[in-house]
Amino acid sequence: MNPPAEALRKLGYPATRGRGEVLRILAESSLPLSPKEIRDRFPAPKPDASTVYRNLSLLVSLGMVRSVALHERSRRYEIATEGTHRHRVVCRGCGRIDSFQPRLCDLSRIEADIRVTLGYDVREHSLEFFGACPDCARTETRR
Amino acid sequence: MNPPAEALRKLGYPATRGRGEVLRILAESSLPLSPKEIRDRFPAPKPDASTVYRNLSLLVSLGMVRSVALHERSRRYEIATEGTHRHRVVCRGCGRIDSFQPRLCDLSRIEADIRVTLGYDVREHSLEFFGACPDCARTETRR
DNA sequence: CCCCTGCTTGCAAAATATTTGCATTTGCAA
DNA sequence: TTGCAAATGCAAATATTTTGCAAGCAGGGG
Repeated sequence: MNPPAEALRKLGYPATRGRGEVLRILAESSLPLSPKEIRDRFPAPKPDASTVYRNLSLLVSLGMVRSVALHERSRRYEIATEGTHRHRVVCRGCGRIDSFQPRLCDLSRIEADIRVTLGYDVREHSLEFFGACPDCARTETRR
Repeated sequence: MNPPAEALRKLGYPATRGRGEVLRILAESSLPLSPKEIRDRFPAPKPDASTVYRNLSLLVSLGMVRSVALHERSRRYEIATEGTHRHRVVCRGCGRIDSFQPRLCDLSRIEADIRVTLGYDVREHSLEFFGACPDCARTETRR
């Protein structure tokens, strides 16, 4: 059977339809999705919003899904495939979101610095860029 | 008179009490604050929440305040003093937030990369770190 | 210094986002 | 197939943010 279901059972959590669909939907999306968007992509019958929230929260705590904060009203979620580390570029004009795998994402020096000066054990970071996408940059009045 | 009031008037916006207090409160805080926390720090009479939201939204659009996304339920805001660029470290255990001025924040290569490959005009970025603060790291069971 | 005009505020209410309790259903291991 | 624990749907509670409208304040002109 499918890997995610196995992984869930191994961790002691039943592999339910809700869980499976959330993982599939996120895996198929190139963009992080909001809980609402995730629910919208469920094949009928759509689950209740609370089910989506409960599953997202479980999957995040199991490390199978990550939440992404893009300064919007609601949070977004993405699949946390092993070894994937993605960053986002958000267009302030039209809201378009692109994600990319950084070629060089060397924040280890900053992390080491934090460890030394503040004493934190840093385990994750999130890095997002904001600006104007090609279309919006063209449309804009020159500054 | 005080600089922020001047700046507001110059931009054509009356320097009201709400605006002044929001700026003062954010300037005096070493941490980004939520709208609720900002309202709580107003001297009596406290303004309505909607006033706080409206002022934050104006000040953000004028570039005098920045919003900070820390994967929480509500957004946080910080003063956007010229030349200040801060990053955050958030403790997953107790929620403690520290901010620091990065010694080396050279993301210009990544930004150049984005410009070339995706065509975006990148204007801002936000970078946050997550982990365990000294206290929580000590308390935690060894992994 | 006072008056006008427009922008801002308070208040109430709506819209949106997220969480929770409880009865019922489902997953899955024996 | 059966039973138990955990998940789901549903309804309602919370939390967050936005909006409409009438009344009040800021600040320029007289």
